[in-house]
Amino acid sequence: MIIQIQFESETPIYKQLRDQIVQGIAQGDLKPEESLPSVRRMGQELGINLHTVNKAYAVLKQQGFTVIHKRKGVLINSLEKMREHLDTDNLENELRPIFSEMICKGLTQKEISGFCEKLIQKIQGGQNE
Amino acid sequence: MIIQIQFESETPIYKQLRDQIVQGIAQGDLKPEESLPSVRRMGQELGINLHTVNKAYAVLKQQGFTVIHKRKGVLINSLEKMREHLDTDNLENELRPIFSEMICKGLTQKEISGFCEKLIQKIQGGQNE
Amino acid sequence: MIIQIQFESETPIYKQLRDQIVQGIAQGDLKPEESLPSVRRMGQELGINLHTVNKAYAVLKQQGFTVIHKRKGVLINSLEKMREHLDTDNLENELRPIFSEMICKGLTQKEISGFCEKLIQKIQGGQNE
Amino acid sequence: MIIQIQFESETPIYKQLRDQIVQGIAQGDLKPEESLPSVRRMGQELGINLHTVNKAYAVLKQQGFTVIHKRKGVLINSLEKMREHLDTDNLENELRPIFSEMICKGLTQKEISGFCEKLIQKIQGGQNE
DNA sequence: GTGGTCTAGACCACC
DNA sequence: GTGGTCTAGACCACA
Repeated sequence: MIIQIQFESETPIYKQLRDQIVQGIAQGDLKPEESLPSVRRMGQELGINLHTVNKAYAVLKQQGFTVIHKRKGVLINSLEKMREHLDTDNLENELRPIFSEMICKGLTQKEISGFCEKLIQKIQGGQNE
Repeated sequence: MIIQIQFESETPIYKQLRDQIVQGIAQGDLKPEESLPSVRRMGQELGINLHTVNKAYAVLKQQGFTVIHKRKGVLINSLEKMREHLDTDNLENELRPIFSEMICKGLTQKEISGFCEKLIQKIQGGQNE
Repeated sequence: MIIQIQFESETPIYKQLRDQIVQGIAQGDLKPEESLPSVRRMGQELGINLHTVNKAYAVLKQQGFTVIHKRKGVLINSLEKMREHLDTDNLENELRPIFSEMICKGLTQKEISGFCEKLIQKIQGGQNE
Repeated sequence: MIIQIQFESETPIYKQLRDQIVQGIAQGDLKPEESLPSVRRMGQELGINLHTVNKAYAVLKQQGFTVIHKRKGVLINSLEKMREHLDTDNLENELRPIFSEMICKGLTQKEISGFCEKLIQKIQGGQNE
């Protein structure tokens, strides 16, 4: 699985890393029980500071995507465990301003739904293997 | 139209303000040609600095939601003008990590679609009057 | 000669008014010895404050485009008088940032020259009568 | 590259700074990928507040002249990216009143063209190194 | 150390 | 009274 950091993006690097790992899980590139590279290696490979990797990993853990295993390092969590961390209120708060913007810009409910469905399929279809 | 700032929130105040105004437009609470309170009054009402309001207004203007009218102050833009600022690439980039998270947490495409549609209706249905 | 004020423009109203009168002279719509409407009438016709018209007129006078005639009001100056107010240093300072921007954005000297010539002809060709 | 702020000038400081940086790019003093001093250093060197520098930098970014690189700070953008921000309508609106003034003051099309060409060469010829 | 955010207080141009 | 500009000083997120 390839991770690409855009240093010129507005979104902080740790967030980019976190997002791409989450997307990797959604796509099935990263499966439960699989392990993530150590903060050191990951930092080296991406050319970023290991503190930044650390922060991304901390967020992932805190949001239930990973667990720390003493010997194996950072592991992708089981799907059940992830499910337990579902927080619809938070998701709603994140989606609301985006949908509001789409409505303002003249998209109808149908168009938005279509847009979303296509995007979801693009994510799920991005599965390797 | 009521605006609520959460001072403990992680999201910057100017962003909260911007988001709620955009939502207000989406809901129809704020209609094209209507005017926003002056930076000073808005700041006073919300208990925040006028510069912070200024920044929110600047973002709204730059994103095409408002225009500065020399005599009438800050006005909600026409729907056509807003439409010209539609940037689907950007919206896709904002939605992707959220949908990825939803997929990880076990929601099916159908559930996500349903979730989104309900949310959109909630926004549009929040119209006063 | 028709003057159009854009209340939503960034440029101040008095500057818009001044610019359009200067352009009117350049186009030949306004000829030496002709008189401008009184500040009152001009303000009324354009729907702007008479102080704003006053400011535009003051600038025009100060830059040599007009003279105040006791009985006839504000008159367009003679071409010779205008010529005396030619200030190439100032013009250069106004043009420099614009040309710099054009160069940055990849326009060649030839393209810029062509662009300018076309614009000048457009101004001179806009003559009525 | 030397930047000179005129504190008595009518044009805002942040605009002066922005203009001179754009001119620096046009002259080739500042090349793509090169970095600008931090807002703090630049402010200190020019004897102005860092927020003022910030505003200049924000404008430059918004107009496509620079990008914020997470590790390297503020960088001059690539020429291609700048080109994408070319807005001829706007440039025309900025040039029109200046050319109108030149015409009024008796300059012929040929003289104006010559004036512009000399100025452009002066800008491009101002290259150091 | 960097840019981003927030506050505060002041002056000015414009209307 | 409006927004725009400038200064000053503080805190924080990010790297």
